[in-house]
Amino acid sequence: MVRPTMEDVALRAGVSRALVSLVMRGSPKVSELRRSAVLKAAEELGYSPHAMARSLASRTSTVLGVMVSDLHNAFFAEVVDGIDEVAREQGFDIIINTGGRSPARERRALESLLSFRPAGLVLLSPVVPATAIGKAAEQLPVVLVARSSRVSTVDTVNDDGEVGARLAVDHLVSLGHKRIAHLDGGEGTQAGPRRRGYVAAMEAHGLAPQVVSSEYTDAAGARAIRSLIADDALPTAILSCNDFNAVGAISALEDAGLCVPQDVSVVGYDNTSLAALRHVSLTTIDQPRAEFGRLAADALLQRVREERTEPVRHLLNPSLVVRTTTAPPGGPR
Amino acid sequence: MVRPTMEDVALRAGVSRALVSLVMRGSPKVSELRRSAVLKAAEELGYSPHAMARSLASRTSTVLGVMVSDLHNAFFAEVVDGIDEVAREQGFDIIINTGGRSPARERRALESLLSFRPAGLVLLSPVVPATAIGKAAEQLPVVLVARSSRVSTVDTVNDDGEVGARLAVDHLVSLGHKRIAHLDGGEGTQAGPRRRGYVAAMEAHGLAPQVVSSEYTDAAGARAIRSLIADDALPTAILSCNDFNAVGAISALEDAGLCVPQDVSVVGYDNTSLAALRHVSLTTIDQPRAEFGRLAADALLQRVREERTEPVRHLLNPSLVVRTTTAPPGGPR
DNA sequence: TCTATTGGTTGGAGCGCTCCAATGCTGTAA
DNA sequence: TTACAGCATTGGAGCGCTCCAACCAATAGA
Repeated sequence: MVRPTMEDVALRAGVSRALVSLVMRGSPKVSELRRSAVLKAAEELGYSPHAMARSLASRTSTVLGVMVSDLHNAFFAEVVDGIDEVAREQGFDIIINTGGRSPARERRALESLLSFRPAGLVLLSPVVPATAIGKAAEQLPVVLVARSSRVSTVDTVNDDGEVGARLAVDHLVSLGHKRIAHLDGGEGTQAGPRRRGYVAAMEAHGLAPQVVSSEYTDAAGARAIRSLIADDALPTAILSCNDFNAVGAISALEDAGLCVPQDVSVVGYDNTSLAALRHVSLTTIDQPRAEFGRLAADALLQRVREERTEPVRHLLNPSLVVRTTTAPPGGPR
Repeated sequence: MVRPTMEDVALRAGVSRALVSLVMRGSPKVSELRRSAVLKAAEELGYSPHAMARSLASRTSTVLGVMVSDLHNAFFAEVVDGIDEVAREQGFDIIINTGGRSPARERRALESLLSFRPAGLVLLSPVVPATAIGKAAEQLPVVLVARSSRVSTVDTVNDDGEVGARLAVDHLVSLGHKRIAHLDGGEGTQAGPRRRGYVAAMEAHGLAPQVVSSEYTDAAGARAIRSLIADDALPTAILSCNDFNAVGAISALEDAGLCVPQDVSVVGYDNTSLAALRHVSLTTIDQPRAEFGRLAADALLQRVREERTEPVRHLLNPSLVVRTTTAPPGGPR
């Protein structure tokens, strides 16, 4: 249970501790003879460098901290993939922590991450107050994903929800729909831009917006549909605030004896793995998630290397994924 | 960008560095006067202890490393919740890393985690070879979740897949089914026990097992159903190897004009969030995921505190969750 | 009065490493 | 031969912290 140290390797290889350090860092100024002796000794002892001692001594770190607000959401997993890819390319490791969507837990996760003195921090859709983010940003470079900020030391990567909503509306309009309702995400992240994009797109087409208050869950989507039916206000097409909501909406429509897409078309948002299931096959708006991660890592590493001090604000374009829940109104031709 | 050290706090509070250290660790042998002075100074400077320096000096760690084989799978998120809960209770933090189901990436993630010298390691369904796990276990306590091991220094936490499969078969038999097929998980984790449990339960009921080769995806589930239909070998009930497979199976059945559960009953496995969607409402087998995490953390912390040297092998009982994809054979009564 | 005892406080050593100035050792030019 | 590069190699200081023995009142006991 006790790991060998550099000293042990040096002793075994018959060289100094400093020489072992050079070999471990791949320095070119070591003779081939010593290098192989050191590597052999390290191998035999099962030695690997102590990252903490290293970063303590060098006052640098090759670790990026990633705070995932919700591990349950596969959205973040793909962003992490993107971060990981870029980080690894550039010789950095990542450590992840999660806040479980609770500000208190998230704050603690942040503290924990900071206590490792990583080179930088990526916060995925954090729910902590902006002041906490600002404080962290005083200590190290910080990038926010799926959350905006006006702090000049913080970079951000977001999708353009207005564009996404417009894509969906344009698609439905091109199919011939005129009555298109939006099941709104309420207080949820990014619900605002999506709603604004929907309203703007409707008005641009000369159509009357119909915003129905809802939430990011399948139960809420179903509830919204039931209330629309009860009010006799069901449109020919629905733009849900996200995929879960859309699936709930579809099931409520089917419960009411309506067919999707023949009677009502439904569009989701996020293109989660759920949407791709053949059983669901949801037309939806895709966000370039891995790209989010890559851009976030790139931005962070630029700051880490002090190549840039001006903030960047990435706003990525989502895209439309047409599956089988949308069709022209009035049944199949 | 430069964080204050203990020295800075000591200077500002007019005490020694050692005294600050005592305060930071909540030692009782500090006068109230000094304690408040130190805390005030720390607050003013925005000081928080450097976890790495601390663990280096104390040769202990309050960090548990968690390797998640696949961040995309919400199964692990719930296990992590359980780990996090117990760890936090006992004053430990967790850092997560992911291997993305690739042995090479996972190995690297393991290395990275080890380089922080955590107090212990939880591996969630790792795909690295057993030797790599054994090597890690020489350096620190290791607990395996959703993977078994015979190494005596490694604790394991698993669900009893045989019991789960039997629960499903018993449920279907009690509904009156006699022809029940199992869509097999092939090489997938835990596919073996599930298959064995299915076969044993069928034989216990005096029924003929029908194992159909498949995989843990919805496409595979659909394929398996189509081949059963093509062979005119469709049973009255299906036990899928997991929920994804079950959803694929359902959609293929519906495509073929069959109704679930009137014509064919379907049972999944895992009780993912997918199964709970009203649109899916899948009868399935639930694993106590958070309990996995809690037990894993408990076992690990026992080893960390050297309270135990004998391995523990937790085998948890899954439970049946009846939703709407199962019914007596031959349509509704 | 003097010595123990106790509780609070401190300086110094050291955790495993990096960094740097200094050292030794070639080989080459004068 | 001496001088001087040029290069590989080394010891020591120090990163921010913990731990420990030592220390210093202040009080208690004899």
